[in-house]
Amino acid sequence: MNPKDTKPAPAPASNFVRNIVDDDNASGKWSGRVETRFPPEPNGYLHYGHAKSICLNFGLAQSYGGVCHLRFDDTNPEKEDQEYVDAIIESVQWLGFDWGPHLYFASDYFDIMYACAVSLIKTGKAYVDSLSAEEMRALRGTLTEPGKDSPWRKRSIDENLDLFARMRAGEFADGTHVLRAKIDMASPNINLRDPAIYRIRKATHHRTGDNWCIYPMYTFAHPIEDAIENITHSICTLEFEDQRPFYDWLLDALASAGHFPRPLPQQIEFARLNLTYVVLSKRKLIQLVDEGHVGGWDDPRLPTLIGARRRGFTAEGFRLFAERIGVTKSDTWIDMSVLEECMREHLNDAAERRVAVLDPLKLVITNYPEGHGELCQAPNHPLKPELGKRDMPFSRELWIEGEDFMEEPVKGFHRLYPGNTVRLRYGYVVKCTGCEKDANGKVIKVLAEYMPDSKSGTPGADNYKVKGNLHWVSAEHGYRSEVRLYDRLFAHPHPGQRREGDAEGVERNFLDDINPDSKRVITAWLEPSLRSAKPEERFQFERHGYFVADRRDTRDGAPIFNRTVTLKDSWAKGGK
RNA sequence: UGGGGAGUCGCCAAGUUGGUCAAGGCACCGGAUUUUGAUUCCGGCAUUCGAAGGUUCGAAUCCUUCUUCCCCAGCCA
Repeated sequence: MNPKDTKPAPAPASNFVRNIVDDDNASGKWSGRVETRFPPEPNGYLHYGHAKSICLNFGLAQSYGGVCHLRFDDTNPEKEDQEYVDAIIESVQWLGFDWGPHLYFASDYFDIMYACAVSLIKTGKAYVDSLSAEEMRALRGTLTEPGKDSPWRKRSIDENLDLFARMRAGEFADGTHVLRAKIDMASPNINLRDPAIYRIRKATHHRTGDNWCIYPMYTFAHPIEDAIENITHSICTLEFEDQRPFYDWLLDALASAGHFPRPLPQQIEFARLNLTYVVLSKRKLIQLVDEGHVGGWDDPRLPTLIGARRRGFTAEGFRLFAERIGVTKSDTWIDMSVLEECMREHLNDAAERRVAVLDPLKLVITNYPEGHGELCQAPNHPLKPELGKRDMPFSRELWIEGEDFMEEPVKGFHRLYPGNTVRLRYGYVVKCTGCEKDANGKVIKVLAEYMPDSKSGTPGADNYKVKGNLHWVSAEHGYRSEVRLYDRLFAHPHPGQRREGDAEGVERNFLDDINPDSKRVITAWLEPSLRSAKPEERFQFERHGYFVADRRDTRDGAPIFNRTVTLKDSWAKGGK
């Protein structure tokens, strides 16, 4: 990272996870070591919710001088794929995190896991059950009734050892046997009613091929992965809270059998991200892509990290967001505007300014000589003069924004209207003298006269006091180009959720709440210098918002811009 | 009706050895700067901590009861 971009890191906010780490450091539990991990399953693309987890895990390790592993939890061969591994690696890197040499795969631990399972059998803590999935479910009991022991629960250790070896050897068909932890079928915590820890799955794994036909369950695999990697704080989301007793039970059993040293890693649960105006469930995201409601997994409107990148969102913005929303155990809803504001905050600092007219209306400076032209100088960043200036050609005919002219102004409007004076940003002050309309009464041309002694940067320019300040592009010098105006994917904060006023019993579908205007493709007039924009280069189009040159569709000399987020606009919001 | 969690300002969120501590951020409302109605800056913004009792000189922080919301019955993660 460029040192110039490195801001002093803000003091990390206090949160319950940091408190745990602080306590551990104070007691010397880990001798000051902090080792976390981000453990995605490679069965899909990362989304905004993962960004929170990534920032938490990597950020925590970073701020305590520890390390964070990137570990693929690839224990289910039927759903996982190398394609996702690659995409996940790219996204985590894009977010700005580095795992150094600590890239791991659960599948690399299959031998150890198998040994752990055998060890459990030997100590009487696991057994092979030969019930069908349905039968097992029937004996599991319910939330309020205890379960019943499987008839196979009393098998001898030798028989279990033999059966498990034959499961591994491929002697049995999928689903005929399963290895279960032997805990307590009457436990009020259903996760402790002899959870399955190994199942037969004759599937080809994307990394281990056909080496295995039995695969460990997450419940069993995850604690072992943590222990193998010497993870100190194993951070996961709230829904695994009920799983923690098993996590501790397993590791304690294995540590007692000499597989792992103590202290054992500690599982800590935090609330996953809930964001308004999007959906983050894997199922719904898949549906949006599969049914063509968006253009693909990297559609800028999709809350995936690859989508965010194309949208022009920044890693810095995400990190700021993660810091801003905090880490707790209470599940809350963060408004999309918070994320958007974080992006604006970073972009305001990072993006150079340019000019684009999105809804062009012709402005003719009637007292400006025809065929004449000159250059105006526009700063690349108002707060960073060191970024220099660029030339913007000025001429008699310009494009201005349609909404910047009103023949009959509403109160408070201080842009262009007959008789009013405004400044053409970085150029001249002009006075509106009228307009021309087509047969339908639509304004097609605005007329104005300029003040020759008002040019920005020249001695007397500041003598003119105007309230309006409009952007413009020379009709002769600017160029037309496709620009995509993205907005929120959904028009309602909680897509698909029933709303006040809904009739009793009506069900809403989240697809019905898709914002029909979430993507608008327009042809805008851009200032000449924009032609050379490179893919992923970001700008603020003054008075409009932040835009990024699309990383996929931008060609040399012909960037296509995506709107990342608009600028705040107190006038459009109701003005004063 | 079983078990596990969570309820502090519109949205997040500090604070949990009880004592001027109800931080901070976002949003919002004023006002100042401003060649982006942007940014920046200044000021305002919870006698109250899900509710009701109780303990105490004193409680968001301790006790009791009640209440609302979330998660768990995959050989998914």
